[in-house]
Amino acid sequence: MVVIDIIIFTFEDDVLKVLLVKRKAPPFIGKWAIPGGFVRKQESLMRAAERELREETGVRAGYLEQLYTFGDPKRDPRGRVVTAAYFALIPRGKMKVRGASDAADARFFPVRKLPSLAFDHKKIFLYARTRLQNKIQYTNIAWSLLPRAFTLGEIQDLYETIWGRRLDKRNFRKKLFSLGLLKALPKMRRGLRQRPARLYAFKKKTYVELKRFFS
Amino acid sequence: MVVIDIIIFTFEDDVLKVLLVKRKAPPFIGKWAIPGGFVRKQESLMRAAERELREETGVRAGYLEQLYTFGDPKRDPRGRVVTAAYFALIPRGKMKVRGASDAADARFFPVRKLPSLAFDHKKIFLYARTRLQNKIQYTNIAWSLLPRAFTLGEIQDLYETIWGRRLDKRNFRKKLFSLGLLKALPKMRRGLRQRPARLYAFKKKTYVELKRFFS
DNA sequence: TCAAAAGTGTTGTGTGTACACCCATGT
DNA sequence: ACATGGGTGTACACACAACACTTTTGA
Repeated sequence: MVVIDIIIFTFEDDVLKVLLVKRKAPPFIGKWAIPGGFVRKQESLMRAAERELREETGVRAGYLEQLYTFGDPKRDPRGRVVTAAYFALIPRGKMKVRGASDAADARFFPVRKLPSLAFDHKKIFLYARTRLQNKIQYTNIAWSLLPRAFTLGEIQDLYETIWGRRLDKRNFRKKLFSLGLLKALPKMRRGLRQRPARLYAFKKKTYVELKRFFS
Repeated sequence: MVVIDIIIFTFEDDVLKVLLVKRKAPPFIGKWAIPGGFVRKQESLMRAAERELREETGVRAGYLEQLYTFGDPKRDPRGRVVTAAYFALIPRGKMKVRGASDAADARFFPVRKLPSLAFDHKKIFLYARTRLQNKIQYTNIAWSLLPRAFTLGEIQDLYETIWGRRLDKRNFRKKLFSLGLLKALPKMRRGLRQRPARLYAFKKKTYVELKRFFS
């Protein structure tokens, strides 16, 4: 039997979060799990992942890619269930999380404060987090985690959070501008008790692969 | 239904080659295809790939990783067959290719001279080739394609073949030595009508991930 | 003696990295 | 006034890229 699971990341309150659903059907009833479901006949794996993402969050895309396929014969107590895991990136605020049919509840958890997970979902989550950490080094996918307009401080926070280390502000901005993918907006973020920050947006929301992004 | 397919690469006669089997069962009888087979009960996907690799080539490992899972509902005329594709790298000369149970014949084809392939195997092959091209940029997996002892000319030929462009001999060697992974052997490759070349081997056959390997 | 690949250093350029101070706002 | 992040430029180190000639062998 083939199912899909989606690890859905978002970036909110300066932390990386992942969507979990509480299982209301056996096995692992009451445990938190990565959202997923069956693949319908006449539906490709990617379509199934897109559908599941829409059902769970109400959003269309952001970024979605196949992560890895887990097929250990003992990963599901009911018998062999092969899962094609996908991972998705969603900008904050866009989605309206709702529990899907087989979930009593659904919410985002900071990746540093995850509850214990059903099945081998801990392993799947760790695989996804590693992929995200690696991939932001040579692509711009992390930008799918940002809202339309953002400050340079926000994007730097995002990178620092995912990498888990501090970056030099001047070097970060220099590199960012040198890529030529940002446009400055004629607006500032005001209302905080500090100097207003310039807002930026992406020229196009295209996926770019780079030799080396930030190291 | 879940099956696995393995794209097995080797490097021989200065070209990159891939193993294909001729189908002797329907569908696509008589057509060349990427070797693969069913996953047994109580066998993980990776174990199934290892078994299949052994059955097809007689060798144990070299390098083996999961590539991508293809699940288009129309990819197999018999109905939905999801295939977890793996890709493997094998040093030349080690393997004794033999046709497996569902293949009338099996042999290596240069990647530039492939016949037409069954199913969506062309797409799978292209995906594998791209992965190989990308991955040799930041890992040392290509070294699984080389025999125990090799000359610097051979390893450079390998990189030039996979990338499809020429590299500067001095810069290539400088970078290679700077990694500190090679040891010079007290032997030379003789018998060719040219100056003998020093033979080298890897200090250990470990997988190394680098920030940037060759650009 | 000739063809063929082996072997070997230096220099310029670009990119990454380290580093410190003033600015504009809200409270 | 002060706390908070916003915003800005220079100097050094290092890695990559370009480049040409001599050596050793087999035929």
